[in-house]
Amino acid sequence: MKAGPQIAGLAALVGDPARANMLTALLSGAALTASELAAEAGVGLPTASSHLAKLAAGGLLAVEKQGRHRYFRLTGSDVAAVLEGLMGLAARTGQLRTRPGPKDPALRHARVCYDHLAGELGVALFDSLARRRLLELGEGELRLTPKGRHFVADFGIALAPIAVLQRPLCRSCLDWSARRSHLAGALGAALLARIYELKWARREPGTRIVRFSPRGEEQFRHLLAA
Amino acid sequence: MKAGPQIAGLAALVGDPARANMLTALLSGAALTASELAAEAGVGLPTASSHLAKLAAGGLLAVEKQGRHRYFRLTGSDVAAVLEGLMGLAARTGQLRTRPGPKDPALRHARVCYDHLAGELGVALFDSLARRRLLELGEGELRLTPKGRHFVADFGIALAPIAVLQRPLCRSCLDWSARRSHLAGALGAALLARIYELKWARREPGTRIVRFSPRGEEQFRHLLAA
DNA sequence: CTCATAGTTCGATTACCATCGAACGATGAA
DNA sequence: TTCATCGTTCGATGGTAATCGAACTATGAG
Repeated sequence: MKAGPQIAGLAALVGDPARANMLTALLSGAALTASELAAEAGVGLPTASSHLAKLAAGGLLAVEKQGRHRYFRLTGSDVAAVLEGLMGLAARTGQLRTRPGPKDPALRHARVCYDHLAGELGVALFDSLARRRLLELGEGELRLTPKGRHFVADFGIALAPIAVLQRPLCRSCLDWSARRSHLAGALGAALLARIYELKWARREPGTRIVRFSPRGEEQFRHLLAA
Repeated sequence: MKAGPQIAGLAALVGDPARANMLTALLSGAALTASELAAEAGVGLPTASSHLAKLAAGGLLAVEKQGRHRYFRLTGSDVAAVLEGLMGLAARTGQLRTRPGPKDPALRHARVCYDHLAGELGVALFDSLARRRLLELGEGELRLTPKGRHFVADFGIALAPIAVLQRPLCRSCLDWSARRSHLAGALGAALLARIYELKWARREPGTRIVRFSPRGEEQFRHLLAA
């Protein structure tokens, strides 16, 4: 037995406020520099450097150096999934010094979850795909149906390039705010990218908020209703 | 922003080896006493008591006093899901001082995940239900199809009593060992209970292992193949 | 080369917390 | 009531780790 120590090490990494702040900042999917993360966490640069080294050693962060900058990002969407899971727990168990700030409704409405869309609109997207049988359960994992493939192609996404990636195409991710599933995986990422490309929405700088334009949201909802 | 501190508090609770051992012990779904948990964690009683108080205050554990015993259990399957998620991360990021012990294959084969079946057989169950369209995606959540309802009834489970419970009937839970989904939720719990009832399998005392009898596993696989 | 920015390393400080022994309630058994 | 068991509370101890200032390295700009 004794699986305890293994998960304890990881959990302890997340268990420091400064590191937790860094990780949640990286939930935006962007790669950030050590200085940015230090500011985000509210600690000095030496402290941040130490924390980042530990997170990288623990396998939660990957580093990429570009010139004199070092960019950090989460090593995978599974890290993001665990973090969102913890947020869900925090919401339920009432660690709620949450006290809904002004940005909170926007976060609930549409936000980025590592690299895909979450929040009400993310859940709505998932629901729509499931309702119209564009997505189905096959062999225990989510799969696009032939109809789903057409839908994706019509939306302007070429499946071939992303299907060869190692990561699973479709994956569900439990939503922190809505407690429902939304679409993750390579397809989830591609859909969000396309939404940006169509200028239906853009990222609110420095936050996880995805801000849809009125017209963009209308078109998005139309896409789901079809 | 600053969702960090909230999840940091929770993660820090899991981040202590002694507490992590207690939590993983409770993943078996059983309610354990303070003394048992102290032994499981390898600490003295006073230490355990302090840890348990913190876990309860953090909303991860619920207490039930019976006579001079105090039984602790996880407050919900979402706690179990986060713990399994952490195990999955630990497996991937290679915190593997795992060094597969003798009990490990049995754990991978069939184990209990809070109150439902996980491991290879758990994944196989989920796959079979999905392949035969007994389970489908509806409105973004897993749902039993009419055919699925028949299947469950034929297996000897009355849906009416469990359908009225607050918890969702079907839920998927990402498997730590197989990295695939297995069936959680009230239905997952009912299925496992029925498996015990039919004496196809029994719990290995003091572990999370679900030990199928040769005959029980045969019948189980027959059920999946049908 | 010189300067500025980005980041790390080192050392010292500090604060927190896990741990245990001992004493103290609380429940049940004889 | 008396005793044993289960558990908590208290106080003291020790170790760990977060933090920062200062010094050091590395990259890029002029």
